[in-house]
Amino acid sequence: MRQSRATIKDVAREAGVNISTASRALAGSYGVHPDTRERVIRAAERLSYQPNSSARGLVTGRSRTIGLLISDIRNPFFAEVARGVEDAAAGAGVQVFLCNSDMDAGKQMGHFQALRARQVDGIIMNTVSNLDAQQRQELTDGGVPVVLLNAPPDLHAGFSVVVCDNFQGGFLAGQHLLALGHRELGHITGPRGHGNFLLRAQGFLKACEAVSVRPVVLRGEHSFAGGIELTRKMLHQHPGITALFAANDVMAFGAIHALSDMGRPAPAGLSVIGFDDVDMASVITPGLTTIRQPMRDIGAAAVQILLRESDAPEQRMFGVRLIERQSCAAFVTLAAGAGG
Amino acid sequence: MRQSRATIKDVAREAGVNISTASRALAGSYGVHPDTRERVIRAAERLSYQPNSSARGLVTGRSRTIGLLISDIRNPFFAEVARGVEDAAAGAGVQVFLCNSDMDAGKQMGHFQALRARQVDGIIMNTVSNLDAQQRQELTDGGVPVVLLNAPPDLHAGFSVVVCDNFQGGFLAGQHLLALGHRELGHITGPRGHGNFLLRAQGFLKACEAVSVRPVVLRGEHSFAGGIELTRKMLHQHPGITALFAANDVMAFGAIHALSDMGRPAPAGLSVIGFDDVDMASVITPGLTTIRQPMRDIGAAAVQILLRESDAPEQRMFGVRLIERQSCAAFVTLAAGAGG
DNA sequence: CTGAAAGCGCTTACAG
DNA sequence: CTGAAAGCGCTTACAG
Repeated sequence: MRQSRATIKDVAREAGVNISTASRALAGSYGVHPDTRERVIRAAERLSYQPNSSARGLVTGRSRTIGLLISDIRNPFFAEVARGVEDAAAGAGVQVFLCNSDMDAGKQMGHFQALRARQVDGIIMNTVSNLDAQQRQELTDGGVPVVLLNAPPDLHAGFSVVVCDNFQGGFLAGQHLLALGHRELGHITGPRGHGNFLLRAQGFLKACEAVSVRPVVLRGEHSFAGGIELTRKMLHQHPGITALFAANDVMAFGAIHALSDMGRPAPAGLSVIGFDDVDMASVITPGLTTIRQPMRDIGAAAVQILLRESDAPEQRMFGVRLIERQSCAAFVTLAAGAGG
Repeated sequence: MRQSRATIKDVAREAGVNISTASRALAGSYGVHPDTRERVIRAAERLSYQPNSSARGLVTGRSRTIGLLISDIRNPFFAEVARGVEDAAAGAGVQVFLCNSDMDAGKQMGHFQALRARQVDGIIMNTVSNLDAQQRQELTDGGVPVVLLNAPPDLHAGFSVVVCDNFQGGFLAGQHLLALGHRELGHITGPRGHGNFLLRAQGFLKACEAVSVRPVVLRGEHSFAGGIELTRKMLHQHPGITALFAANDVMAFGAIHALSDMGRPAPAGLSVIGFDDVDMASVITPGLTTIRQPMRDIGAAAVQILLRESDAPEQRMFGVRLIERQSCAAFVTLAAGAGG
């Protein structure tokens, strides 16, 4: 007993006007007598009329939907961004499609094509770095605006980008650890090719260079499991390390977990700093010192770009700041000055 | 330079057939000569044809989309469910709209209407308990199948439901705490009206009754912040409590955080058990002992129900099990036997 | 200010 | 097996 919905035809009949008049009245466009307009709106309410989005989309070519194509919504960073995206979209009357790619190029392209078939007005993707040149070409040729949450290899490839100041974030992380007196530093990060991670590492190295410190960098999965694995490896290969910069909070959680397992709990056993400032960062023990980026603002900004009139790609960058909690401690042994 | 997409007309011309033939060939429906069919498919590939979903939706009345309307995707429980939903949906070629309601009745109804206008084939909602009778009526009258992730007040209201065995989960939690020797128990949970929380509490009380223990129950927000607040309140009002059952993991995280703040870290200061077994449960220190429910399976089952042919409401329940980690310890003082 | 008409891109009876 | 036609529910020039 699927109730059949009222169409604009019903509304027009109820209001005693032609459907084109009804359409204009409902659209609020001028050129309709206030009284008629009122009558139509009343009729629509009485019938609890809801315009059929498919029909509208078919004629306008715009669907008032956007796609959010990320690696995994379970990553709290993406959950925050998604929340920002959804709130901004809902405020503008657009709905968002959620797609998880697991960073698999095939899944990513599949979702892209599906979203394109749905005539989405734009797509927010976390990255494009795992795609080959031809696939990237497909994206830019698809006719749907794309905004990336990760600076692509070629900034001029036609994508919009919304990021935080990753370089500065890495720099702040390095500075903080150095200011605490640490000189043997480690950095665990995601695979090559991710613009955000690359910049974080570069900022970090830059801070270290200033005092002639050369940190050890290890790459792997940028997940909780990856954080555990890389931390183990790091301490195994470089037992002298006293402080660790994890490229994101989830990896930092892994690090903290691994350290606790190894009987070297942070911060006494090792100082750990993360990146993102995800909710859980203040929840775990010890509280995670980290670089905060405005995740919800980033999501909202991506939506704004998609909803603009212009199609011209735009790059936007947000500032970051250090949030001090308990996972980093000062370096306090006799060897303190040795590295400098 | 938005590239215009190939339509079925282009494909038909390219293949030298009528568009109706092209449509049938692409749909794979019989009544098309294999050769023609082949020709059409080739043509479609050459033009990288993507059927326009709006057009298709307009004529079929089905959109191959579903809505996922939850309180907040940042709650890791929902993120897990969402992942299960999205994977199952993607496998069936359907896309999912993500909507956050913050449990606000207005937002919830607004999203519902918007999804309905989009002709979604179904909606997965976490709960309906904050809606009044009229609003609920709107949902059932909307003509779109709804599956709930939370048993509604009236099981026969026409909704499908997918849940875990909440009562049994609560029972297991109680049993575990009692088996460890605890007799002064507390339970912190969400607001009244949530079927899941209610059942968890009932199961918990049932286990306690068996040994004539009467736990203290405190209600509040079922969030991290709520967990902190309720834990503080609990220890303030009932300092004798030695073990705590939090109605979900996020609240349990709050409890653990609060305890650490108060200088009574779990499990020595207080035993804490949660519900869900979210990823982070194994990450935090101490590892959270909790009741595991199959969140991804729940999401997938909800999609299955929506994608069936039949419209008949269906109730499905998944089993739960206890996951022991480090947040619960045996009760070990001279007063141990006092409560029994 | 309002109406009649065309058309968006499909699918689906209906003929042949 | 294939084609011509109608129609899904809207919007939008185009007349009046």
